[in-house]
Amino acid sequence: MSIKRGLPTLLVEGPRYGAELKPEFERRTGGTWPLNIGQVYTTLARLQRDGLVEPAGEDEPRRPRYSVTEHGRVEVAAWFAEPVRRDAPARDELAINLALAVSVPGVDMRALIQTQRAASLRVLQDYTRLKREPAAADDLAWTLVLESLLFNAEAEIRWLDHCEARVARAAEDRAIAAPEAVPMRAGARR
Amino acid sequence: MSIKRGLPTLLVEGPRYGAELKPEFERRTGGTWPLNIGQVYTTLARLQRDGLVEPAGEDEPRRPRYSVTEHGRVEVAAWFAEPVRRDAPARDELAINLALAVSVPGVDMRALIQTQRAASLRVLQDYTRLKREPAAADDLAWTLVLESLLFNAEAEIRWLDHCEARVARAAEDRAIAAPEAVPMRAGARR
DNA sequence: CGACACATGTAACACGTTACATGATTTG
DNA sequence: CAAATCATGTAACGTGTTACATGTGTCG
Repeated sequence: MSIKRGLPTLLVEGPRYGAELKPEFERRTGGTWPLNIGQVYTTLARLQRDGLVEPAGEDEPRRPRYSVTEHGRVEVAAWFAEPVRRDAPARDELAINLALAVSVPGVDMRALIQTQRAASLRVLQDYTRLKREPAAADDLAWTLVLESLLFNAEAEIRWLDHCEARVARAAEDRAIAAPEAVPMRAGARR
Repeated sequence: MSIKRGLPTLLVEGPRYGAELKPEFERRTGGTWPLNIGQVYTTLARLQRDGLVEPAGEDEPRRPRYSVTEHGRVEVAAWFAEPVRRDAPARDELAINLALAVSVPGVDMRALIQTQRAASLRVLQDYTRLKREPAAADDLAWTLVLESLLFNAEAEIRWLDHCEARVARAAEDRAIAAPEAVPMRAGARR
């Protein structure tokens, strides 16, 4: 959806060639999400099929320049007016990874969480470093995107810390509930 | 990747039919991410092709039961040993939506952010309510998944609040830098 | 038996990536 | 001119969804 609506959004400011849309989209989002040039053309073809964009009048031969249609403007306006992803959240591979790991015997949860935490911390530090660079201060859009990534990375690390505490406590509870797992004097119950 | 590795992970505990894997996967993740049954079969076919799973010995006619291969066990172990998504973050439609909106004339950023905030707040409240239900306390995996969703929703709302402040400040800065936009006495510069 | 439900599987499509093909333009 | 580059487009594949088809068992 990001690209399906992002490309018409860029065309609202005027007709563009496919090759112009890729760097423009990336610039507006701070280069965080590199855009596949092949996907630009296939998406434009689908958008034209669906009536959101259309080839603009003859300008250069063999280079179709696209402009947004009235229907496209309506769709872009709707994209800004309606909240995104109200419904089911996207599958989070990290959460699924941890959730399945806790019930598989032989997985060292502490090591798993620490490995993930180190990776997430590196990502967070990368973003923090990026934010210090002067280029970030200029562009409001890029600032917002970068801070979204920062907030998400911070939440992920807090969650991992939370998981570690939870898992440790669950292990203690299991040790208490199943005392046969710890050394005991002979004659103890069970 | 979640399903491509999640299904072999479930098979580590023993052979299963395709129809058993869907509810099992959903139960382990608290029903947060409903799994398409069609995808279970296509994924199992690909996993068999790639040597991660194989049909277990003849049990019931016309119902292939799958078990994980040695290669599959290695892949599952690697999934738990290596951190997920170290590289580029997934495209965040909400962040892209806002980033593009700030540079399109005529978009009411304040209304946009408030609409999104209300939707995110509803999601957060849904998760908070779910957490109070007794079913959540039992299952450690489900608890971790739910808290992941909670942490992410909270981060999203904090980010939206942050965006609102940023956008408001940027609007003020623009008003100061371009005073012709506000009523001025005749004869003022430009 | 007929209706229904269920498990399995496939087809069609959307969306995303990588790689390659084609034609035009630039450049040595 | 020949080579390199660029813009455009397509093909193949992975992953995900929806819908349909097929066979099997159950139940009234």
